[in-house]
Amino acid sequence: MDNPLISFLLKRDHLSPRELGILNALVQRQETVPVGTEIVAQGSQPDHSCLLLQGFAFREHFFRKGARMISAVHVPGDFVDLHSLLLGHMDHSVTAASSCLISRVPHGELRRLSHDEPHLWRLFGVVMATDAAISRKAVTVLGRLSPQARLAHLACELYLRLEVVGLASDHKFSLPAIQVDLADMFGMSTVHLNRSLQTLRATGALEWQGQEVTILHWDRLAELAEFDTTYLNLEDKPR
Amino acid sequence: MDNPLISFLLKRDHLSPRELGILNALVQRQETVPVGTEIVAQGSQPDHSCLLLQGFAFREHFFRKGARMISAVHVPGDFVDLHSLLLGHMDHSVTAASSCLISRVPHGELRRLSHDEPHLWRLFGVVMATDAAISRKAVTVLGRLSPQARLAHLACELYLRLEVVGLASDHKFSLPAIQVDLADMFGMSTVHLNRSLQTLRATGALEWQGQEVTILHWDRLAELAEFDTTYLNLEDKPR
DNA sequence: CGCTTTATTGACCCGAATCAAGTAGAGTGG
DNA sequence: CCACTCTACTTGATTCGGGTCAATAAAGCG
Repeated sequence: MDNPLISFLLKRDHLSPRELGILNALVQRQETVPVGTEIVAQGSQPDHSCLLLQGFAFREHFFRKGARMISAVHVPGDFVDLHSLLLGHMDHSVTAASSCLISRVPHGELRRLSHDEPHLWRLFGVVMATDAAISRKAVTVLGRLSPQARLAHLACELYLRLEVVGLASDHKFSLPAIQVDLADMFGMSTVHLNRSLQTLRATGALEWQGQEVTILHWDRLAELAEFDTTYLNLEDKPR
Repeated sequence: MDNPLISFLLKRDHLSPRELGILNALVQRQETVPVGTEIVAQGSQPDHSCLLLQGFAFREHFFRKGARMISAVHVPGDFVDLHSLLLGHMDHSVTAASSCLISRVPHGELRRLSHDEPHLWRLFGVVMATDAAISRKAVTVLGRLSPQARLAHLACELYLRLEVVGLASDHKFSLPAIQVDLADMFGMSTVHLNRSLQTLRATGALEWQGQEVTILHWDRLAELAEFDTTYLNLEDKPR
């Protein structure tokens, strides 16, 4: 079994054999959860952080009137609530968007690591900081891009993030999100999302049928989304 | 001179005398910058992180067509680009919204700290994680709240964040943001922002004239904004 | 094959952008 | 001190994006 967190980190820095060993030890306790499972509950105070090994998950927030907002899409290799180690109660929930394989890492173990493994712990900081950078980007995308551009941006981002963990290649990847989910990622209605998706398809820059996304013209798509990879920190250098 | 970062951290955990000493040493190199200064430049690769001691700053992102998006408001005590230590190039800029007093902390010093001061470094993780939580919240606010509710949410959030560093009390605080800035925080037009602000004022929950914000009815305002303090992690406990 | 979920389309209306103009202060210089 | 100017705020008119409601098509699935 390979460990997508290692792929994530190797893309960004070097790992010593000892660090590799520790990282592999983190995924010993594996667990499979079905679609729709609330992996992390809003308001809870977890004693562990959850590493996503296979499948997709959504970071969700619910409003009083029942509206839902998806503030992040998690892919394999994401430590979906690493911040729960440092913070108190969860301000959001995480839900399995597909069947998922996860590993729950006790906070005690992580805290020990923060004492004994400065470099690895700094890399976990990179994990959190990258997650934060993605959130920041989501704010700007949400605020100032057209619906088509938002979709295009999501496609570009997911392609690169999935490529890192070997789940995207050849300009194709799959995303277990129905149109309601996509609408909730962008704070819009399903009807309008559907129409925006059609407009985007009409540009010919990508195909998007059900879960299968195929990028036909990366350059055009990136142009449309004003996509700039900087925020993903895909740079292998000492951290 | 007091150090607002210490106020920020003391609100969330205990600090040892040694840690207090280190934190005070961080703010020795002070610098005053005038309004409008680009404190941190998008695309740059800083060799230091910038701690805001006095004044306000905006995290900004510019688009091709010239549109601006403000993805965060920074208040005294914020380590505005602590993440630049871990990441590569800046994906956003930070601009002084008022005259600011800042301290630039060399990354070398921070890296040393990450080795020698596990607890303090973990607290710096709390700083980053709180910033990230605020970004996540911004996503949901932007996605699913009405303009009035967004403004109300901003008022609630800033009141609490400023209170921590002694800059808000008695239901009043001031914010050096003109309406164009507010519009750019929410991705809307100035005209519409102006009208939304008037609608909000008409509820009687707050007064907002120029830079002065007075919250008249916290409960009503929080209700309107569906405000929940969880994400600010205002809890004093071992981290 | 029926049933449920998902995707798509149409009609209608409201929210929000844009364009354009006008008002109010604050600062500046004669 | 007053005219001038600049910036911020406010208002009106118009247009268009996007939400809501409602119905229909398609696609899974038991």
